[in-house]
Amino acid sequence: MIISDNLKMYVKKLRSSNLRPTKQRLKICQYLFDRDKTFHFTVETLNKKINKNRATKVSLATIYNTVEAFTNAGYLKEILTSKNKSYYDTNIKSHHHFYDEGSKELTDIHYSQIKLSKVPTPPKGKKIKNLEVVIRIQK
Amino acid sequence: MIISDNLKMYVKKLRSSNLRPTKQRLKICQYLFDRDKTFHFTVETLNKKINKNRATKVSLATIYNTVEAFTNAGYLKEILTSKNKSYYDTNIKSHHHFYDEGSKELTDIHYSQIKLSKVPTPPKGKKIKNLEVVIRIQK
DNA sequence: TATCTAGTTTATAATAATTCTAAACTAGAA
DNA sequence: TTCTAGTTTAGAATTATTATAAACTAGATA
Repeated sequence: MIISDNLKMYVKKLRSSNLRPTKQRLKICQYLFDRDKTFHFTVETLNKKINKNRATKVSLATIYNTVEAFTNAGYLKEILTSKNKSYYDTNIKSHHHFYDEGSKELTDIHYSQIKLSKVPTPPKGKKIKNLEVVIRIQK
Repeated sequence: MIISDNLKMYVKKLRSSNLRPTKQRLKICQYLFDRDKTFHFTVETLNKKINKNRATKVSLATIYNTVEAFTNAGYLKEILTSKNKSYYDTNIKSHHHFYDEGSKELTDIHYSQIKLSKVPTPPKGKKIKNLEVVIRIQK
């Protein structure tokens, strides 16, 4: 496997989260992070892309494990939906989403596009970890 | 079965949505709407409550069907979470939620507690149907 | 470089939530 | 009272995810 600059970066990233840089994880990194635009996906769609050309195969279990590890490490963000499937986003910056009820597609909304002038205080002893807005749209 | 005023109301509600007022649907109505506070639930929790005392039994399939029908009719609102389970809310008014990552509990936030001073324009040809804020909290 | 071990991957089984199916039942119109 | 479309039901099927345990491997250490 050719170790590109990106791959070196991924190795660093993984090590800093105590994840061994295995060839499977690096391959998944390429599919997730070697992109211009941010990427919304489910384990199912990611699995299809990675294993379409059956050069090197990554098992479904590994994809589940890795996506979970990346989410815990903060490299991926889980998206809120009402569907019984987990959606992830490579854009981990604070941002929001349009959810199109017709096409069932998610689109990013840059955080600067939404401004809140009033936010409630959290219950006693709790801190706000994150705030997400989902705007459902339709025709 | 004693037809209370509430039940008469439910019959009206159901008819206006072209749902026959069967005894199962009316029973589910009582569990959902005969309350002071709004109620967050999953099909699992609702099923347990309804079938705890095995006086009259309602099948799981009917609970699924009815919850879906009520959601389509606008009597229930599906809640966005990142868990692979459907959550519903009897509060169909526009409002928001705290999601406690520790206890995994949802709490309502009254719509007046959050104010947005800037909202993006939806993509061409699309209208905003609904806007929801989820604030994730933790210790 | 060879050895060792904890971490990782894998195929497969298990589980959990939901949807499907088709037979039996029922509301309510005629 | 009869009839029919809508409804309910138990159980099977499907789908997403998690668990299992055996085989493999990264990389530390001798």
